[in-house]
Amino acid sequence: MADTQPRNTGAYLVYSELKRRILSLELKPGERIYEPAMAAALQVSRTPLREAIRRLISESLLEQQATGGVVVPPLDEQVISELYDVRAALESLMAREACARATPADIEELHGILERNAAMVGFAEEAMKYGVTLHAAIARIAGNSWARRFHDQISSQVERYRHFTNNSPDRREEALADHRVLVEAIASKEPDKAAKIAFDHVIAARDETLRAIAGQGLVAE
Amino acid sequence: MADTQPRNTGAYLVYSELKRRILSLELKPGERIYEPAMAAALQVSRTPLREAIRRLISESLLEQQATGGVVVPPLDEQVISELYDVRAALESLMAREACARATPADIEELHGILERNAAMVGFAEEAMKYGVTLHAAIARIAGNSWARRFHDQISSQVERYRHFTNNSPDRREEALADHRVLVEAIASKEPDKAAKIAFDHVIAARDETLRAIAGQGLVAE
DNA sequence: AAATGTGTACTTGTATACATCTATACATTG
DNA sequence: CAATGTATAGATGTATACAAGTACACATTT
Repeated sequence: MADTQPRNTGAYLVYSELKRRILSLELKPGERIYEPAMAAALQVSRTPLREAIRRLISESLLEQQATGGVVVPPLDEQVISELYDVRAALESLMAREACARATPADIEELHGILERNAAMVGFAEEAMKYGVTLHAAIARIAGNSWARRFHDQISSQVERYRHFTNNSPDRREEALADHRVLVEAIASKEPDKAAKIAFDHVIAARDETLRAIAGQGLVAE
Repeated sequence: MADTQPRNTGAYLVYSELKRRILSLELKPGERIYEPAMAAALQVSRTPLREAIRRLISESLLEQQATGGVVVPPLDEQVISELYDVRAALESLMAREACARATPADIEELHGILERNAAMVGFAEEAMKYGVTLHAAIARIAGNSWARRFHDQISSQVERYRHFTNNSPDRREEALADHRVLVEAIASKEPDKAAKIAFDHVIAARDETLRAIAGQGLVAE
C-alpha cells in the first residue's frame, strides 16, 4: 500500500496473500503467526515472509507482542468507531479539495458514477461498489496523496469489520441521497458545504455500522 | 512508530538511527542508500538493516524505486502543502473529539500549558515546544489512536521541511492567540467551533511555511 | 499443595552464503 | 558516429545456518 509501484518480488506476493487472508478473516483475529509454519505453508523461506510480516505490522494488519510473537489484531468496537471518525475527517478534506480542483470533465464523471449508483441502488453489492468508485473518484480529483494513502489504510482496516455489517436498502437510499448532494456541492464549488456533507455522511455510516455490530457482537478473541 | 512497544532489537536501533539521519537531513533528499555500505557503516549485517529500511519505506521516510534501489525522498513544495492539509483535517477532528471527552482536569492541564506557552512566546524554540505539547495534550484527550498515529507520521514528514522555515515573533503571537481561543472552545464544549479553529490554525501555519520556503527555495535534488 | 527453580523444545533475531537482477562501460555493427 | 549488444562489477532478493531468547513442563523445595 505504501509502494507506489508494487514490484514482482516474493515478499510482495506473500504480503498480498497474508493481507488477503487477514482481511477475509481467514486468519482469525487473535490468532498467532508462527514463522516456520507459515513459511512452509507458503513455500518460501522465512526471509521474505518476515519482510511481509513487518510491513503488515507497520500497517497494523498484524500486531507485534511485547514478548516477540506476532498476532492478528483482535476486533474492537472502540477501534471501528475511531476508524470511521478519521475516515470522516479525510473524506471531508478530500471533498473540500475536490471543489477547488474539479474540472468540468471531472464533474461529468462524478455525475456518471452517480447515475450508475442510482441504477444499482436495489443491489447491495453493486451499490456498494459504485459508492466506493465515487469516493475513489473524489479522492483522485482532490489530488492529495497523503489523504488518499491514509484513507486506503483506513479502508483496509474497516474491511475486517465489514463481515459483520448488513447494509439495508433504506441505508443505501440514504447514502445515495448523500452522494447526490455531495456531488452537487462539489459541482457548484462550495467547499464548506461539501466538507460538511462528506463528514456527516461518514458519521452516519459509522453509527449504522455500530448498530449492526452491537446487534450481532464481534467474534470472541 | 507503528509499534506501540518498541522492542530492544538491533533492527529497531537501526530504524531509529536512520530515521534520525533522514529527519535531520544528514541523509540528503535524493540520496541513494546502498545496503552493503550502510550495513558496514552501522556495523550490523544486512538483515536487520533491511528490516529497518522496509519499515522506513512503509512510512515514506524512504522510497523504493521501481528498479529496486532505495532513496531518501526528495523535498517537494506540493507535498508539504498536502501534509499540512491532512494535518489540518486530523487536528480539527481531534479538537472536535476533545470537546466530547475533556474532563475538568484535562481543561486545567490545557490552561497550564497555555500559560507556559504564553510565557515563552519570546523564545522560538520554547514557544514551539509548548505548541507541540498543547497539540499532544489535545490528541491524548481526544483519545483517537488512529488520528494520533497518522498525525505522528505527518509530523515526521514535516520535520524534514522545518529546516527551511523561520517562525517569526509575529507568527508566534498569532499562534498563541489561536491556541487561546481553541482551548476556550474545548473548555466550553463547542465542537464545531473548536474544529474550525484548529483547521484554520493549521492552514495558516501551512501558508506561512509555504511563504518561507518560496522565499528560500528547497535543496536541489 | 503452592511456589520456585530448571531444563528442554521451540521461536524469534541475526549473520552469512548464494542466486538473481541491474547498470555501466566497452565493443560491435549499421 | 549513433545505436545496439554484451560482459562484468556490483547491487538487491532469498535461503540457510547459527545465536539468543521465551515458554512450558516437570521436578524440587518449603
